[in-house]
Amino acid sequence: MPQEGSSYHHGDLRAACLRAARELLEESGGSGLSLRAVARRAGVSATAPYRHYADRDALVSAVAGEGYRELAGYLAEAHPDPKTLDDLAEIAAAYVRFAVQRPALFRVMFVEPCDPDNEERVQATAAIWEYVIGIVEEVFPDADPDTLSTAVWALVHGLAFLHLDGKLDADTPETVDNHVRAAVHAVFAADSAHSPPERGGVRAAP
Amino acid sequence: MPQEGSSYHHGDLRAACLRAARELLEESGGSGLSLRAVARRAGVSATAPYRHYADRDALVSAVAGEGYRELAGYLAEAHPDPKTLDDLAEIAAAYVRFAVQRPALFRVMFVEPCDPDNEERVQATAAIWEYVIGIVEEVFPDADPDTLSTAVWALVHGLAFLHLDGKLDADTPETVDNHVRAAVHAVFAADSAHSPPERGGVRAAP
DNA sequence: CCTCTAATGTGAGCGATGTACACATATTAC
DNA sequence: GTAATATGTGTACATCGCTCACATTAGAGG
Repeated sequence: MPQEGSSYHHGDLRAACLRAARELLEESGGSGLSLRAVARRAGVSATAPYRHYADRDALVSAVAGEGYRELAGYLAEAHPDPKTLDDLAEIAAAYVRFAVQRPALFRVMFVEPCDPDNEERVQATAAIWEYVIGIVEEVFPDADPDTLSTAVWALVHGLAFLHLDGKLDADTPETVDNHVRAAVHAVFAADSAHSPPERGGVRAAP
Repeated sequence: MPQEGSSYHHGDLRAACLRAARELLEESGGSGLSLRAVARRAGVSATAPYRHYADRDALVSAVAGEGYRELAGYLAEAHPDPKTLDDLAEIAAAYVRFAVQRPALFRVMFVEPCDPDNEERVQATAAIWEYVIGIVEEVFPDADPDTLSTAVWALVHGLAFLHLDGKLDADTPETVDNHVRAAVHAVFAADSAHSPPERGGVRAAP
């Protein structure tokens, strides 16, 4: 069922599938992303996408890959060279904003178990990891980078999911931003009642 | 297709479906949880479960509800009356352990968008929320409970997901526990380079 | 320019799923 | 004991992922 004055062959079905998948994701959520729907939207038979993607998972992973690259760009744009807690909070806000604005994409990126065989996924995760470590080393020069990076990523990631799941108010982007900034500052300013942190270093677990 | 010397009616199909769903979840992950598979395992026709659950989502929500109650019990068991940062870290470790030991269940509980119409889900979320606030008020008496509770829950929740997704080492339960404890302590001990936190209070975002 | 091969798209078809519907059977209330 | 109600069965349909045999085309080698 060709549509234009055009051809049996599509030209760039691979890219067209990706685009269609992204659109379906935004319109109908993750469950609406079926290979057949993608094919329909690309104006192509149901099985044509299999020439470019081994199976549904492969398409989804490709979409996730795009998402990772976009996320990286979005964060870098939020602050090119973070050095202070405020800068970190700004990037955290951007991370959560990204998730809230593209909920289905974000879920695709992070919700499914990360297939260790998928090179793109593994590499993307590693890139985020490096990025976070870099920031943490700048902002917390005296801390153990690995441990604190884990914690920082977890904090931000958790904030994203709680907002995503409607467990937290997310009326306006500004509200979200303010909540995230407040949460980040609250954690690093908190002083526990019975186990006061030592200043200037990481305290080991007992 | 009755199986025993028994009856057309099952007796307690509702509970049997729940049990079957839990088993399938552990055995085959979230994608293996189909209504038809549940029906098969319960030894009943494909459409019988519809007498007890409006649709697949309803069954899944019921499973999630069980999960919430179990999680609450598990955390309470980890520490009945948390008062210090160490206690908090212990509960955090329990939270992550719960997630890692029942990955599919945990995903069911938290991954899908929280349907605001589902009373059980909303109530369960609220309960967790209250629980976290209670702990935070004990451990950080000087902080703003709402903001810091958000942050603490996000931190722990994020740690759970990062471990779940294989983004962090999770060789043994002990390893996980130690990582979580270290992360919690690291956050609350961290001292930023350029924005030193004020002691004894929450610092507002600028 | 022509041909032949490899790349790409088509169509029918299989097994599985969620769910609606009409029907069968057992439990319970009177 | 009978009628109403709750519960389970069977059939059916649309959709889905995926396989396979076949059709069409683009592009390389002559």
